[in-house]
Amino acid sequence: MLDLASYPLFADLRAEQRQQLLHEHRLLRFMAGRPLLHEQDDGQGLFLFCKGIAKVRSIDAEGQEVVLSLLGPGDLCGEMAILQGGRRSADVICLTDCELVLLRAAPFQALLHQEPRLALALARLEVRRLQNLNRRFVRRESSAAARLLQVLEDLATRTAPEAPPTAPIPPLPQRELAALSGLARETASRTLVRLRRQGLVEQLPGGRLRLVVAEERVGHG
Amino acid sequence: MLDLASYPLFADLRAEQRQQLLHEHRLLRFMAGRPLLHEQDDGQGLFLFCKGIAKVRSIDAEGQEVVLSLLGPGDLCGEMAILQGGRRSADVICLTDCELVLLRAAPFQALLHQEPRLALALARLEVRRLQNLNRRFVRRESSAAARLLQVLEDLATRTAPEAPPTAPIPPLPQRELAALSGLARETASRTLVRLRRQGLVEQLPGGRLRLVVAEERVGHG
DNA sequence: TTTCTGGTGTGATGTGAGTCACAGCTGTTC
DNA sequence: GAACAGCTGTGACTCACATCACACCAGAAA
Repeated sequence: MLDLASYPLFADLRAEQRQQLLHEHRLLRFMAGRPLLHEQDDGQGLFLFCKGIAKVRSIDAEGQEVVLSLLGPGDLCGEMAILQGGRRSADVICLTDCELVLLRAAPFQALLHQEPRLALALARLEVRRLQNLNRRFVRRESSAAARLLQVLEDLATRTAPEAPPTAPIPPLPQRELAALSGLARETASRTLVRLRRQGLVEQLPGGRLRLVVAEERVGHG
Repeated sequence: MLDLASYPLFADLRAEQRQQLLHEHRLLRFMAGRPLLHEQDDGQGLFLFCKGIAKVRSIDAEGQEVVLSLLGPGDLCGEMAILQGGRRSADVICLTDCELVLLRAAPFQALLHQEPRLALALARLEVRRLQNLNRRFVRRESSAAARLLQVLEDLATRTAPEAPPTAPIPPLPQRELAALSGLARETASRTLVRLRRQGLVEQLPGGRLRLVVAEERVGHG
C-alpha cells in the first residue's frame, strides 16, 4: 500500500491529510526517453518519483537542449505549475524506465491553503532546489572534466536515495551524458577516455560507469 | 511610515500581521561595494530592498566570482537561511548605494508556521526565483554579446520595479559588468564597443549605458 | 606642476571545446 | 548472409573567449 509518509515533503502531515492527497491518485510507468511533462502544457497534476531518473530540460534560442536538473526516487515534479497556476516551465524526460505516482492537483491545492506545514515544506523544497541549481550554475564555469564528473556524481546519487557518489551509474548513451553536462558528444567521449585513463572513472562489466573517487578536485588536465 | 502591503509577499496578510512582522525592524543603508551577507554566516534576519541593487554571488573552486542573481527594490533576501535554519548560502554585495529594511527572524518564523498564506507566498517567491535562474542558466550558453545584453536588461529592470528594459543603467565599472555576465573584463569592453557601433547600446551623457532595443536576438556577430 | 590610481580600449597570442568527418563495432531486421 | 542504424572513439580544423601586455585618459593627491 502506498504511503506518503516516506516523502519528506509530506512527513509532517497527519495520516488523514496524507490520505486526502492520495484521492484518485494513479500509479504510472514510463519508458526511458518518454516525456513526462511538456513545456507550455497547462499544468495539472503532481508527480512523485518512485523508481528511475529523469531530466528537466529546456530548449535555448539556438534550439540546443539545456539540462536544468535531475529527478530521482523521492523527488517531486510538476508542483511549480500548480503553485503558480500557469503552464509547465520546462520539459521533463525519463532517462531510464520510471515508476511514479500521479497526484491530483485539487486536493493538494486545498491542503496547501489550510495547512502551513505543507506550504512550508514546499517552500523548503524549492529553496533546496534553488541551492542545487546555484551550485550547478557555479560548476558550469569549470572544465569539461569537472562538469562531466559532476554529472556522473549526480546520476549516481539520484538513482537511489542515500546512494554513495561511487555507486554504479545507469547505462546512458554518451549523447545523453554530453547533454547532461552541456558538452558536445565528442568532447564527452574524449573526456571519458581521459578520466578512465586517470583512474577517476571505471567501466564495470556490462559497460556501466562508476566514479572511483568522489568530489575530487580535477584541474584542467 | 513603512508599510509592507506594497510587497507582494506580504500583500495577502492582514494589516495586524504585517505590523507584527515589523516588530523591532530597522532601516539600513549600505554603500556600493559593501557586503550585505557573507556565505557561511549563520543567518538571522531578513532584508527587504527599498532602493539600490545588489548581486548574489558565490566563489567557485578556482576562486572566480560567479554571479547568481540580481536584487533590486521590492526584492527579499536572506529568507533562505531562515527557512532552512542554516547558514547563508551565498554572498550578497551592493552594486549601488542601497536602502533596506531589516526584519527580525523570530516574528517571521512564527507567522510562517501559523499562516498558510505567508508560507505559500514564500513558496511562490522561491518558484519565481527558480524559474529566473533557469532562464539565466539557459542563456548562459550563448555568445558574449547575448550574455552582456541580458545583463544590461536585467540591470535596467531591477533598478526600479516596472522599469522598461531600455531604462538607463546605473553606472558600473566594466569589471563589474564583466563579472555579472561571466566574461573577462577585456571581452566585456570589446563587446560593448561592438554593441555601441551596432546601435544596440548607447552611451548617455554622463557615461551611463542604455539599451536601445529590448529582447533583440543577437547572433554570434 | 608631477605622480599615482582606477577605469578603459585594443593588439598579440594561446587554448579548450565545438564542428566535421570518418572508421570500427555492436545489434537488429530482412 | 547482407544491409542498416545507433554507439563509440579519434583525427584535423576552427573559433570564441581568456590571457597578457600596454597605451591612453581621467580625477585625486602631493
